[in-house]
Amino acid sequence: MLQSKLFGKTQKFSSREDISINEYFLQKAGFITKTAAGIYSFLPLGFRVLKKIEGVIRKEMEKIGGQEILMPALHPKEYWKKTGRWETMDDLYKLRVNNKEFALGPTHEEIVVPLAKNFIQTYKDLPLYLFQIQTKFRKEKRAKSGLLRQREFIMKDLYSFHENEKDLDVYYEIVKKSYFEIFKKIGIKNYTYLTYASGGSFSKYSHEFQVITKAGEDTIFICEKCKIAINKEIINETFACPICGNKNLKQEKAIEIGNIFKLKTKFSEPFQLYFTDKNGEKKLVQMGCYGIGLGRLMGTIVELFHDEAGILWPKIVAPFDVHLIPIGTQKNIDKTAKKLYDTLQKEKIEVLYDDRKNKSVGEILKDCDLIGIPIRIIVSEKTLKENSVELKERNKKVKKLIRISNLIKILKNLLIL
RNA sequence: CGGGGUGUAGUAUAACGGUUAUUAUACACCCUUGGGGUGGGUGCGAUCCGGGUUCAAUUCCCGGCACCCCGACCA
Repeated sequence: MLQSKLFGKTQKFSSREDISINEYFLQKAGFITKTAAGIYSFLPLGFRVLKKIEGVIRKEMEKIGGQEILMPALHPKEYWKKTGRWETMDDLYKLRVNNKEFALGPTHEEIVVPLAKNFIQTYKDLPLYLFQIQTKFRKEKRAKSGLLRQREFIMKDLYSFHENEKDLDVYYEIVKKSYFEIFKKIGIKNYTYLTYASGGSFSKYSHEFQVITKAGEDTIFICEKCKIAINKEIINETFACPICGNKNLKQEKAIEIGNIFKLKTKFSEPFQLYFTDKNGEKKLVQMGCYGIGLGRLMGTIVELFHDEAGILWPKIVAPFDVHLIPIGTQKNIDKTAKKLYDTLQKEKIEVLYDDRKNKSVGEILKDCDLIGIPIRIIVSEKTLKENSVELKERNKKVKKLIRISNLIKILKNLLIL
């Protein structure tokens, strides 16, 4: 990608308003723009990151048997009446068009259960795992903290259907593991705590995946020994670590980037989702649901990985692998850079080439730090004298001179994930 | 939804009640400069909406709307 053609620009000045870190950097660097409170557009840089995150999640979901589908965002009222949530869920966006009422989907149990009912008749149809990556709407009373609490956001939601609770329990653990695999790949596993939270009336606990950050809005209590946490909402009933009984818990602010929940028959019941078991008996299907908010995850990454100058993207979700920057006026600098640009692309290395003219060196380098692509490569008179380029990783101080002939090999090593 | 704050060019800002509405940056053109927002010139561009007070409102008052922060809420 040529930076001169890139839609969305970095901004030199940013609002003095006391906004969150993720919103500050993502807007300043040209990843997102705000349309209204809690409602954002993703520009090419931001959309690339979102797509990368989506890719990581999709791959893991497929690994645990998930089949991807796409359900509607517009939900006819009758589905929500059936579960009673038309009345009880107060962050439901409701609209009336030509005397027909709809909700904008904040979650999809009301859609996926009747959908599954069309095809589940026998135990042979089970288990079944359906997921989607799709836009959700929630009428948040107070949208805030950039991408951390949005009114419209993209979520991965997985729903599982089982013959019995035991099978649900087993799959629940599989998803739990899978989530940690996702967070490990993205590089935030060490910041993520499996957190015991309210399970509602039908399960002792649900589990949330909480990342410690000041911008977080949940309060959790951490057991350092077990590396788990307890959400404040249940701390009164559970005063100690549910695993080891430790009562010396550390209080932290955290943001929930995912959760997993045993629904059991909460939704199969109102929709009469039955199957016939081996003995010919009719039984309610057991269900689980499992969510990850992609935008929130993106915002959390920025909250975790930034410095004074800008963002430090983990390689796997960075908008590009390499930021290529020519410095100087000599003709062979541009020529070499252009050639490198072509070569890198041929090698399937994603590169943002800063071909902008009339930008001072300082400005170009500031932008580079701000955008936060993991690897910076500079071509200049200095480096060309050595038949080299300068390579610097965003999260490291050292600058290395690399012979152009070795560059691809070295890059490929650096980019192995 | 309660409390607090803020609304001026694309962005960031200035203006004890006195319109020619400041400055920087961005943008367009010209020159200059090229390893950390280079220097200079010319040009373009704004007071959230409605009411009130006043000779006069960006400024004061009321209402609305929007945004930010704190709290409550968050399957």
